[in-house]
Amino acid sequence: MSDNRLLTIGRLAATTGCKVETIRYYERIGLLPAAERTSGNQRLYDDAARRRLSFLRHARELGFPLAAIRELLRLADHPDQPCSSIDRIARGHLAQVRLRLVRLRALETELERIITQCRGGAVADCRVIESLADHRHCLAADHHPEMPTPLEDN
Amino acid sequence: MSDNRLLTIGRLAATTGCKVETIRYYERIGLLPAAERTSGNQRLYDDAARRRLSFLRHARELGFPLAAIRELLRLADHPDQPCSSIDRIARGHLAQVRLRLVRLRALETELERIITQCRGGAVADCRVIESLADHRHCLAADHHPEMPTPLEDN
DNA sequence: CTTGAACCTGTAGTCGCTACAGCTTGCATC
DNA sequence: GATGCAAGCTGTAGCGACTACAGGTTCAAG
Repeated sequence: MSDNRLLTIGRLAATTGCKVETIRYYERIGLLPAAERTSGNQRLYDDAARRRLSFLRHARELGFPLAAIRELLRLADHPDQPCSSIDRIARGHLAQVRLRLVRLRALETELERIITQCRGGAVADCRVIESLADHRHCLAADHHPEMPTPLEDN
Repeated sequence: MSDNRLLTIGRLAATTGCKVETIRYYERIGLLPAAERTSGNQRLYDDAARRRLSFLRHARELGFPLAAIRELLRLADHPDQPCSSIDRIARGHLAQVRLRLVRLRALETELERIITQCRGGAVADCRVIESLADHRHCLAADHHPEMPTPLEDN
């Protein structure tokens, strides 16, 4: 693939590991510039577009929300600006990751506790059900809005 | 609050830490039975409803998806059934939690690496931006659909 | 030319909520 | 009884980040 070869959306998807539909989605929400089109109205992507999408996907992979990525891309387009904003975004995200880890570890521990108490038999004797029904075993000290604890959204 | 006192939705919300809107949502999707109503069409909840909602919230807090909770509640309503299904649901969930932990730890490490390389200055010299642009630093060995790595959905 | 894959747009759905708008009810106070 | 405000109601839309259609067009291989 030389520098002047343009990619169809399917080829770009294959190259970047990003779904066709997701590429269209990113174009629709403005994270990718509108692509050139063939006379048949099919999108064509140059290498700059491929690089931008790779950046985007990499940032997504690291869990950055799209709003943050939008900002990172904006900053990347302005190489003379100070990178303190980038640093702030990245550090903020790392802090979120760490909070998340704390919560998941607590969750793991609690699930392990519940499961090891399960001795089999009938539901009536089930420690999992009992624990879920037993309010004393809530992870939250009281009922905060940050409950519940989702894993991921896929 | 004695056993025969019925709660309005607001009081139930306060008692269980679950939002009014969420309680209505759970009723709508069938996780909670339709509540009794006053002559003025306001919902009233008995203690059984409070207990069921508490169970539900506790399970949500532990990150069980609603579909799994639906099944857990169904099983809880049948105390004579074997609890192997419950065990399977809980263990499956714990396995997901552990996978999630592995991924978040890797994510934390990668973010730390990127951030500690950031020396300040201009975007043009920014290691964060470079790392995001650099495809060699992807967490995924190749581009799997499980990329990206969201934290949570709130 | 035929065929089937890849492409297009537009819309709706996923998951689990959450936040309105516009209305009614309930209760305390005067 | 009148007033005022909080709490209640239904229905709808939105959030974030996709994802999956339906129904059509284009493209390339045979």
